[in-house]
Amino acid sequence: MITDKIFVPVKAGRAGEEIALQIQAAILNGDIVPGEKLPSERELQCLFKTGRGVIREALQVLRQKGLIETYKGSKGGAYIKNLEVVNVSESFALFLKQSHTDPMHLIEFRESIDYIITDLAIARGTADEKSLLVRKTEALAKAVKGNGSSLETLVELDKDLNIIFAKMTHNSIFEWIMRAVQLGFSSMDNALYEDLEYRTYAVENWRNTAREIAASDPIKAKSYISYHYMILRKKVLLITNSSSLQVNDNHEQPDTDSACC
Amino acid sequence: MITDKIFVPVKAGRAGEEIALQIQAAILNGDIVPGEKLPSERELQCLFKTGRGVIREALQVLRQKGLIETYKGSKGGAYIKNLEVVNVSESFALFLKQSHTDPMHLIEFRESIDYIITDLAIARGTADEKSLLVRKTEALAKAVKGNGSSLETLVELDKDLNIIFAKMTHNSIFEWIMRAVQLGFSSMDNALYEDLEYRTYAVENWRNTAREIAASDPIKAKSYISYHYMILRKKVLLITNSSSLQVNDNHEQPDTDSACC
DNA sequence: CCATGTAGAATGGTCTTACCATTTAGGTTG
DNA sequence: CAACCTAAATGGTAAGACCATTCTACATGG
Repeated sequence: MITDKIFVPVKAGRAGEEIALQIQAAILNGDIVPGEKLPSERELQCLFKTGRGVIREALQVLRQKGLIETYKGSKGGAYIKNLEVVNVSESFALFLKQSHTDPMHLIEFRESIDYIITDLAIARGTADEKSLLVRKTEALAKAVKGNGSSLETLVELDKDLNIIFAKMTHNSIFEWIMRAVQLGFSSMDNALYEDLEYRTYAVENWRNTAREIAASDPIKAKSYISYHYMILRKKVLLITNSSSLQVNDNHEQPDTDSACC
Repeated sequence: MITDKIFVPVKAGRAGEEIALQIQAAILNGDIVPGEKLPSERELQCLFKTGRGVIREALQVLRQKGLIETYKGSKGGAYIKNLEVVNVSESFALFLKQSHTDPMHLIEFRESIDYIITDLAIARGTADEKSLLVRKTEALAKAVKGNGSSLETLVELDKDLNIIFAKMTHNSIFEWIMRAVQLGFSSMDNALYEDLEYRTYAVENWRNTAREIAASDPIKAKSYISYHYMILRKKVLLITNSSSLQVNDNHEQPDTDSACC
């Protein structure tokens, strides 16, 4: 549980963030371990000598960072979570969206990463992993040929394949970066897979790539990947998005400090 | 400003996050552009038909994501920000810290990225950029030889150098990834630079690398980088960290719904 | 006329109190 | 013993008040 001296009261103009930082530091420092429960909001309110609203803002920050999970009811509260790659990936995707990064830049990055992963996957991937990769590509190919699968299912299979691929490096950073890139790509992936010609070709190319990886032939594997990105670039050039924006104005003039409605 | 129909009331068990998502969508969608101001908390409270606390939690999330900045006083409020790479980098660093990623994995990743950047920097970097890189490395070398500079200054110069290097790819994703990796590395970089032997060697190696990049010789440049990471791995093996963790317990039993103190 | 100061409004930040919904634990009753 | 019910703990929401900060606009005095 929580020792007295871990947290100190605070009164700055940004108490919530300050408190969030203190708790975060306690988590990163190992003073609170995953699975453990934070004191209830009403207790934290006393520990930090502050109002409950401030505590809730702090917990909201931690929740958003993926550091804690909260449950309602008796025995509820904020539990320390094992940080998942998905959070930082989302952050990355958000950045890509808001900064209007050139899709071609993302493709270039993804291609570069794929080459690195290929080498590492061949060098470090176990026989089981390699055969799994091959089997998954064949499953995807079958799913594409038999038209029974939905588009979402196919895209999902493709993503899984990439994750498995990245996991073969036995370096979690590559797995994370792969998830992040895919999140940034997600809008495009759906559009691409709608094209029948593209998806039949793509899965075939995946099969070839997986086979060469299983055969530990980095040159041929990377050659297939190179071809894949050439096609990808062509297709992406055909997909253009446009967005709209509107602004306006309307105000009221309330008398009290309370809400205006 | 903000049109009426952008936001819809909400009443779920997680109203704050729902509201944050709505506003975030409006931002990413272009309905609200950077520099523009959100309605005041008391107005939002009416638009969403909810309490002010919920609104504040939502804004806290957006603030934490780096999407808005808030100011106090008249004409204060929440202003839409241009998302900076620093936010996603911090998210990445947080993940590295909390997941106890093997430093060797981070080094491996960084080395891979460096090779890619080298090729791109040589291919795309302008003559000006290349000469700037060389000059900066020489400035760093001078700063290391003349013992007048503090350790922090040297580390900072080294980081700047890496950012300049990444910028030469003319692909902002590499710049971002470089910042992220450096944040994850920061604790180690300081320790490494404390070693006189390491820093004299490191800056000399940087000079050589920069020179080869300026000379557009990727083979030699990557050879220097390879050597650098060999040394780096050796040094990092000598740096070991240990952390402590303590737990405890103490509770009170208040009677009312209010705070316990 | 201009500079200076002052009052007020707008706004974020905080605190308090209250109530609701959910969940668990424990007791009660058939 | 099982089913049910009640109470306590806890997060989620709401409303109202007050403070500190900041800007605007008006008044005041030179």
